[in-house]
Amino acid sequence: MSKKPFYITTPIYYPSGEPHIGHCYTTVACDSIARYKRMQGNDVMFLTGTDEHGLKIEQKAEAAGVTPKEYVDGIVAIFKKLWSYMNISYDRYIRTTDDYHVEAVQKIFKELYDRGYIYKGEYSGKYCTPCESFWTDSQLDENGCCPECHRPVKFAKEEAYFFKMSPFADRIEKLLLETDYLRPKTRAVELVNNFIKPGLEDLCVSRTTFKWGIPVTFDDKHVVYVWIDALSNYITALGYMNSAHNDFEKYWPADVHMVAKDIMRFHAIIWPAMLMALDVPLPHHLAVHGWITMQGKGGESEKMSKSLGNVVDPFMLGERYGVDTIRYHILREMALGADSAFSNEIMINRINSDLANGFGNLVSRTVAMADKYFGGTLPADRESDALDEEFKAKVTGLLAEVDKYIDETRLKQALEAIFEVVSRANKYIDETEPWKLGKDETKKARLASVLYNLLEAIRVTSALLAPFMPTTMPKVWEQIGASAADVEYDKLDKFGVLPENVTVHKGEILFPRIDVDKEIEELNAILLKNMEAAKAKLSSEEKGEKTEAAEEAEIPELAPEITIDDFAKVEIRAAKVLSAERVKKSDKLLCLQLDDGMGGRQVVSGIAQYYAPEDLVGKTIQLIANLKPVKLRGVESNGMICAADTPSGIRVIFLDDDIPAGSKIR
RNA sequence: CGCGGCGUGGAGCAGCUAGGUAGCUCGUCGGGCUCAUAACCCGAAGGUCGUUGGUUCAAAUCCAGCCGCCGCAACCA
Repeated sequence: MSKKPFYITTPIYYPSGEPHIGHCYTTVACDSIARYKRMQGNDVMFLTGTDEHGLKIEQKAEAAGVTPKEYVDGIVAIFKKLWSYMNISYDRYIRTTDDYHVEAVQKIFKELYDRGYIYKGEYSGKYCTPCESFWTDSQLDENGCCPECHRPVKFAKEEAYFFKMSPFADRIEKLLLETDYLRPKTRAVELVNNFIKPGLEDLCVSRTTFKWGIPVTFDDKHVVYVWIDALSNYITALGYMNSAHNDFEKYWPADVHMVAKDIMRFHAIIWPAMLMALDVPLPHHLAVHGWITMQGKGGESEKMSKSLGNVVDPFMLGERYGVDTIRYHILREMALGADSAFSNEIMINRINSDLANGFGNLVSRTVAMADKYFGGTLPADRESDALDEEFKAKVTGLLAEVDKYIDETRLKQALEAIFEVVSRANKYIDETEPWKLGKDETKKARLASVLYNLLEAIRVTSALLAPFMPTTMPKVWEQIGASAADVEYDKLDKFGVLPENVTVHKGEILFPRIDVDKEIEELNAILLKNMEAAKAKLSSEEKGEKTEAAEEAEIPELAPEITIDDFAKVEIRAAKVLSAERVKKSDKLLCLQLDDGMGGRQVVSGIAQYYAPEDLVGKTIQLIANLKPVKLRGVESNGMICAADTPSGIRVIFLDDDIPAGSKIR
């Protein structure tokens, strides 16, 4: 019987910065599934890679004074080092800068064009010259202005290529609602309501605003934008429309695409649409998982972010606790769809209770007893007991259960099931009281049975844990005297595989118990240091000093030069805030009543997330006084107040309160 | 009235689709054991299942309203 192919992918990551534990999340999960599937005898293709084009990379490289390719080469090396460190067994690594991918994307683009799904279009009045950016209708502000610089946009003479999404709307809706493509399915309705029912907009799939991308072959002003470039990696890596590989027929369609929830939408809607347009079969499953959130001291969760300095460094954790331990923790906490909190305390408690106290100690005590009572080698005499049957059944039934969870990509449940058996084994020791048997010469046969049964339970559980913790489990097999053949997949639902006279070998402690208080103290010290460093970096950035790795604090490019006459068109006045209130049904808007020295006016400002109404009342601010009025969320706004964009949010510019309302500012 | 989800002992969660003893992990307390990594096993305490009302012999579970969180979308003159 030929091996069944199994194809699993991570997203291709964007190498605009170094990888962190969030990247490990998806990748470790895929790796465990890939290893499990290999153990089952499948012919597995596990793909990961990096998405290396785009404006941001271009800018980063320029800031660093290197070419984009040199820049990504550096980061990709770190990604690969991390994957090697985390024991990620990917079979193929795709870089969107690889020649074969570039070539294939160009062909795909052309193919879609030839099929009539990509057409050359124009924006009508939706191009912002200073920003050199196109905007779709929904991106434009209510004034029809550029959402970034808020200057008027022009009617388009600029061209761009678009991908027609609408022909596929019905099929995508069915895919999401009526199949089990999306896992978990809870968000299907949300996707359909938000994106499909309002009508799928055609997607802009080329850019002329940056050069670091794959050129459109038949129109070299354009480069292919991220959608087609990045998403198609899943098929180009198999040789679709290229000759670097030729296993597309074998592996496609993919069994599992695993992604984090922030890129679910692209994989749930755009990717299927592309495949439909190409007449390529759809992948079987899209498994969506949540984010790791950092749990603060008060228990509130905050997103990990480099500018906050609370990013968890996987290398550091690996050094302290071991790679397998980190892998275990990630998978054990991970649930499809939902976020999972990461805190040092949760992690250490989990390690202690499951790995050290549960599994590690089970191995340790079992091997120690075999050693102590039989000099390491079990005698062949046996005496069974009715008690054993239920225990054996529990062990031999585990495989089917874990298989099922793996197929459903529910790794957390798979691990739970395994540890249930570990617990059962610890209980079995109490029930059988081997230390008493050991003191009674007439009970040696019974003792041998008990220890053998325990070793068998360890054989099965450790073999099933091996895909999750690939480094540690071979050490377990060494300790319990299991050969490679003993832990093969087809022997995991059987009892009595180890030789009757098996010999154990006492070894190192597998998972050392961690001193919780001491570790937390040390980790918090590290965290604090990082946060202070991040803070210091941030404030230096605010002063305008560029630091090398200004992660989320890009200093925006300077707008084109203007004349004093241009500037004179803008009328800035001092104004006093008389009252402020939130605009209802809006997260970001505050409605301010101002004394502008000219009879007063109302201004709406998007600062509600950073200022409470009472923070502003009585303050003196700068008002752009001659802006054309607009309605925001149905509330009229006559002007704009000046504020600075900082990495930590928007900061209103306050004036000295003795400046009279209405004073002209220049 | 934009869309969707959630609210269960100290913490994190399951149970809800097909109403009928409220369960799991961690933590706390008490006990047992000693083979083992101060590990293991047993027991106990602790819950008006957000709130109000409805349907029903019976509701954590179904229905409606309300309150509070979260996500998506919108919004950032």
